Amino acid sequence: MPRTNRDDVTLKDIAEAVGKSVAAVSRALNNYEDISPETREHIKRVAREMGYAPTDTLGLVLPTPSARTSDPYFGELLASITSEAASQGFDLLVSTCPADVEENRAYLRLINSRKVDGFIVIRPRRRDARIEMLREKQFPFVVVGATNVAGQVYSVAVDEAKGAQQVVAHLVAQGHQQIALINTPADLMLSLNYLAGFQQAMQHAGLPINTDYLTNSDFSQKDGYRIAHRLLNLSQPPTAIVATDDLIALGVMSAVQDQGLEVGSDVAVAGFGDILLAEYSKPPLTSVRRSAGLLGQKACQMLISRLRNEPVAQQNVVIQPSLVIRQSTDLALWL
Amino acid sequence: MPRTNRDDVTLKDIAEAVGKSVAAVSRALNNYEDISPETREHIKRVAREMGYAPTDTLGLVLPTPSARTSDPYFGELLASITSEAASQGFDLLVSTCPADVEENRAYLRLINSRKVDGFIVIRPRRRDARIEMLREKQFPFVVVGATNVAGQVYSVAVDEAKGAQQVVAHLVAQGHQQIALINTPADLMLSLNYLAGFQQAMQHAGLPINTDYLTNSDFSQKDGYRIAHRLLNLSQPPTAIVATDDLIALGVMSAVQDQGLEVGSDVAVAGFGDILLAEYSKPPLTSVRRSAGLLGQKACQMLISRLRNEPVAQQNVVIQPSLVIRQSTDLALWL
DNA sequence: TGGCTCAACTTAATTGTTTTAGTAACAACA
DNA sequence: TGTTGTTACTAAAACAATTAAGTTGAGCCA
Repeated sequence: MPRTNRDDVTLKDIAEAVGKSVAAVSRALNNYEDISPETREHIKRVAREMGYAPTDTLGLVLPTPSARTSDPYFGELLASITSEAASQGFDLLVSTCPADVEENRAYLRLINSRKVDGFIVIRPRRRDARIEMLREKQFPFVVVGATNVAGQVYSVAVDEAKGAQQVVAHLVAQGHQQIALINTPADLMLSLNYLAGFQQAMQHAGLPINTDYLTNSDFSQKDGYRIAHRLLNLSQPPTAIVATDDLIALGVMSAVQDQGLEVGSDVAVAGFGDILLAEYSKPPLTSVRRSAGLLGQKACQMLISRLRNEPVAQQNVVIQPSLVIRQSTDLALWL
Repeated sequence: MPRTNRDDVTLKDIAEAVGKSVAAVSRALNNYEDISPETREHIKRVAREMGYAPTDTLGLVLPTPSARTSDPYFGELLASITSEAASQGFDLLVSTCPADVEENRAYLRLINSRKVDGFIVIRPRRRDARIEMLREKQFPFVVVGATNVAGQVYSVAVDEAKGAQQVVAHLVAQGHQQIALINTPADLMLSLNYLAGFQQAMQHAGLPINTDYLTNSDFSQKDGYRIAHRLLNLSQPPTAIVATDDLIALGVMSAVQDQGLEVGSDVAVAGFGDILLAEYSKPPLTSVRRSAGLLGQKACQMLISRLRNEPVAQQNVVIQPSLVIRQSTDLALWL
């Protein structure tokens, strides 16, 4: 027996069931153009019902080091994707690859070896080689995060710019005027979107943007700590520091405290993501709730629908973020 | 081209390379008995060198709901396994399945469909059907966690009993005599081992064990909260509560605080795992460091060695835990 | 009406893998 | 010495899937 995938359903069996030739079945399942759409769908449906080589593995390639599962965001994303996938009979194949020229090869390997039937692409970038390649190959995928090619891809994203606006508006309402931004790496769509929202909100509040206050960091407490130190040692340090990730914000809080300042009163700090730690940190961290679990679940559902050739109601789902205000920006909460 | 996995190395090529027939190669690679062990290993080695149908996917089935990736322990475990696997050219396939009769079917499905070449089995149980089945099938696997069939399986574990002893010894040194244990579900080896260490340490300290103080909880803050409430409302409440998981301990701390008591002075609380949150909680939580990352990495290395038929130095690796003392059990740390 | 095109297949060849049915070589035993 | 059995393979058949080449019938146009 060659490597048939399962309990002995062959193309021949399907061919007999649908009354077509083995070749037609093969070509239908491989999406050849010379099989009529109706026949193709019919064959696929019968094949699925008969349990033939089910398309049943989703792929996820974590771009390291920016994305690590030790990052709570990815933990949650993975958790929700895996459990949603499992509940629909799909498995999840996870790999990691540095975000460089090798990356597309990692995707191609999974495609060509047929280990994966569709991808969930995370943390989209400005000119995203992964997305370009998958689109060109017409390989099914769904992006988690806003892209600049919406309309051409399927995606589930939180409105990151809106989140930034909410944070800034809140800080302005608290009386802050010197607001610094520690953004995530500049090539990420997340960073671009957040920056756009930040700038818009600052402008809306009539505040100038000090370019010394615009920086980038990677997703770690360590780097947040380092950069916050720099910001606090400026001749005119900011009174509020906004970070595009909660881990960065935790580092910022440490830096503020290590300078002998108090978070919340001396310097306000806000993050993004609302990881569990945000609630437990000292002081609790104001953050934008992004519900990674919901993002993962929706993206997974969308991808599975696509793989089953079911209609997808909305090609670009946008989830509204909500600002969770805690003591790191609001002293009034200290009772 | 039938579904060959990769760049066109066929049985024929291997057969020519080793000077045997195609059939012999096929049979050797499928572990038939009628190929001499030397030939079989030789063929396998050559096949691997030629890049033939590489065994290259590890499997991990999360037993829900006890194990969720949203649990930081599993996030870290997954992170380390994925990255170690990727660095050695392996992928990781993740699925979830409730820990019941269906579970073995989930494993068998992955085996029979050849999606997975070896398993990492986590959170072993007292009579573990998964382990029994995989042993019987002689399918390669490595267990993360101590088993009661060591010597018969490969495993990487932290010495959980030792961890419990360290916690109890510390609490006793702090003057505690009424120590309660909120253990994880009773059928887990983790729970058995922790309980054994707990009892041993109590006995060693000459303390009686109040059976009212021995309870079980699942891995959640919620359940820890509920059970801690019950403990604190006993006619003679404990002065220290030990939990076998940090998430449980976080719930315990909330319960203590909600009763108007202070964690650390009125009631000491200790956890297990030393997740990142332990450091950030209010007060910081005393916990046993288990370094999930190291466990995952070692387990992954061991499994890959086995798949490559390399010798494995040690069949049952035991990592020593270390107690991290923080304010939740030690007031002296409040400066 | 005849010829052309094109969609939607089928037939048959090809390829990779597995399986069945051997068989050579050697040892053990009567 | 001849029979029997076992080990370690091979040759060839069977089988699954893909692919190339061909066929069929409907529609169209002069």
